[in-house]
Amino acid sequence: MQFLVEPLRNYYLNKYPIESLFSFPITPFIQVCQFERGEFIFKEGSYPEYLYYLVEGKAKLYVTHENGKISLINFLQAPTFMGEIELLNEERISKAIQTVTKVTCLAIPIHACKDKLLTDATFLKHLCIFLSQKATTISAKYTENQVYPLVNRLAAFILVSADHDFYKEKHTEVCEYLGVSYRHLLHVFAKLSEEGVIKKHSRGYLIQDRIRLQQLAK
Amino acid sequence: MQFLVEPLRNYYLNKYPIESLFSFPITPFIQVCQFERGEFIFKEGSYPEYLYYLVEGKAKLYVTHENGKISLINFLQAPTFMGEIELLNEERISKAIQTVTKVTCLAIPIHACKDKLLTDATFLKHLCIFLSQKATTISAKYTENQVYPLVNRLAAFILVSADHDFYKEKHTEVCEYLGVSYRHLLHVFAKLSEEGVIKKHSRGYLIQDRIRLQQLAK
DNA sequence: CGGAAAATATGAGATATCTCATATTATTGT
DNA sequence: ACAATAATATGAGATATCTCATATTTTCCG
Repeated sequence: MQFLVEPLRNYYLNKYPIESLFSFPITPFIQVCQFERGEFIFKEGSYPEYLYYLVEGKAKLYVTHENGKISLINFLQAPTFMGEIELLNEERISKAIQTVTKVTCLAIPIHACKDKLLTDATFLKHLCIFLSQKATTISAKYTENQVYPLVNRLAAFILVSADHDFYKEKHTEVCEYLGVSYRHLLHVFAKLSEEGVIKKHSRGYLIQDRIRLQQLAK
Repeated sequence: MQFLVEPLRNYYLNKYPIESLFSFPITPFIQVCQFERGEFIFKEGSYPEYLYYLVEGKAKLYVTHENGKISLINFLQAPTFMGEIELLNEERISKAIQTVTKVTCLAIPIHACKDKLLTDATFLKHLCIFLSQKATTISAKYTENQVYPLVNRLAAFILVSADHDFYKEKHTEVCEYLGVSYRHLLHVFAKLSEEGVIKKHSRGYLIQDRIRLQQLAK
C-alpha cells in the first residue's frame, strides 16, 4: 500500500469529491492510497486504522472458515466504504478484503476522525443508506442461494458480469462467490455450452442465447 | 393490529424506554400497538406507515420467491427495529414480517417523524450500529449456509433455541429458516436421535449430549 | 526464457439434499 | 365435540452437489 502525495493526492480528491457525504470539512484528513493487485486492504483479525472509500479498481470481501473453506461474500467496486462496520463496533476485522486489480482508495484515519464521524448526521445518514443496501443485497443473495440451483444463479452471474456479451471471470473466484465446488461450476458451464446458451472461447465465454440465459437467471 | 390507549400505552412506554435512542423528545409521537399471533406487521409489497420497535414477542422475517418457495430470513425478538430499511430507501416492503406469538411494538409514524429521524445523529448512530449488526449476522449465516452441511447448522440452531436443554420449534418454520426440505430436516433429526445426541419427546427434543452437539455446531 | 505456481479441464464415485406420495397426529375454530 | 387445517412422520427414488485424482494449459516472476 502506498500513500499518494501532492499533486496526485489532489488529483484524486478532485476527481472523486466526497465532501458532500459530511457536514464538516473532511478533506484535510483524507489520505489517498493505492494498493497493488493481490494486496490486503484488511486481513482477517487485524485492527482497522482507516475507514476506506474505494474509488477505483476491484476488491473481494471474503471469509475463511474453520474448515479451511473460503466464502467470497462480494466483489467490491466504486463507490464503496470498507471498514465501516468495524468503525461502528470497535471490533477486529472478521473478513478479509483483498484487491483483485490495482485499487485506489480515499482513506480516513479513524483515530483522528472517529468522534466527528459518529456525531455527524449527514455522514451517518449516508452510512445508514449504504448499510441498508448492503443488508438488502446480502439478504437477497442468501435466500436465492438457498432456493435456486446453481444453473439459475450462474446464469444471473454471467449476465451481470459479461461485457458486450463476453464473460471472462476466474472460475476459482466464481466458485467461492457462488459457494459451489470448482468441479460443479465447470459441470454447469459445460451444460450451458452444450445447450448452446454460451460458447467457449480461449479466454472466456460468449453469450449466444441471451433470452434463454435471462430465463434461466430467474 | 390494535393501538393501546392510556394507561396501557404509558405502561409500555415506561417499561421499554427508548428516549435515549433519540436526541429529540420522541415520546409524544410513539404509539403502542399489539399484533395477535399470525398477523402481518408488514406484507410483501406494502408501503410502511410506521417504523416499529419490537419490545415483546416474536416475529418472522421472510421472503416468498418466484418459484413459490419461502425463505425465512430471521426470527425477530426484542429489541429490534422493523421497517428501518424502507424508511431509508422509500421502497415498498420486499419481505414480510409476520408474528409468531402475540407481539407488542412501539410504532413511530413515518410521515410525522421522517425528517426529524433522518437528521438526528443520535438516532442515526444507533441505526447504523443496528444495521451493521444485521449485515454481519446475515453475512455469517450466508457463508455458513454455503459451507456447512445441515447437521452442523442444525446442531447450532438447536443449541441456540433450546431452553433448559429442551428444544421445541416447529419443523415447518425451521426448514424454511435453514433453507432445507422438511424431509431432510427430519432425516437429520432422526440421525441425531439415533446417535443419542438428542432424545425425542412428545413436544420436542431433549439434549442428551451437549458436548457432542457443541462439537457438531462447528 | 524457463520453472514454479496458478488456473483450467476431465472422469468417476460418493453423498447431501431434493421431490413425491402417503399416513398419522395435533391444533384450531365454530 | 367435530371437522378442517396444520404439523408431524415415513419410505423411496432422483438429482444436485461434493470429493478426489490426475492431466493440461496459462500466468507470473526472477
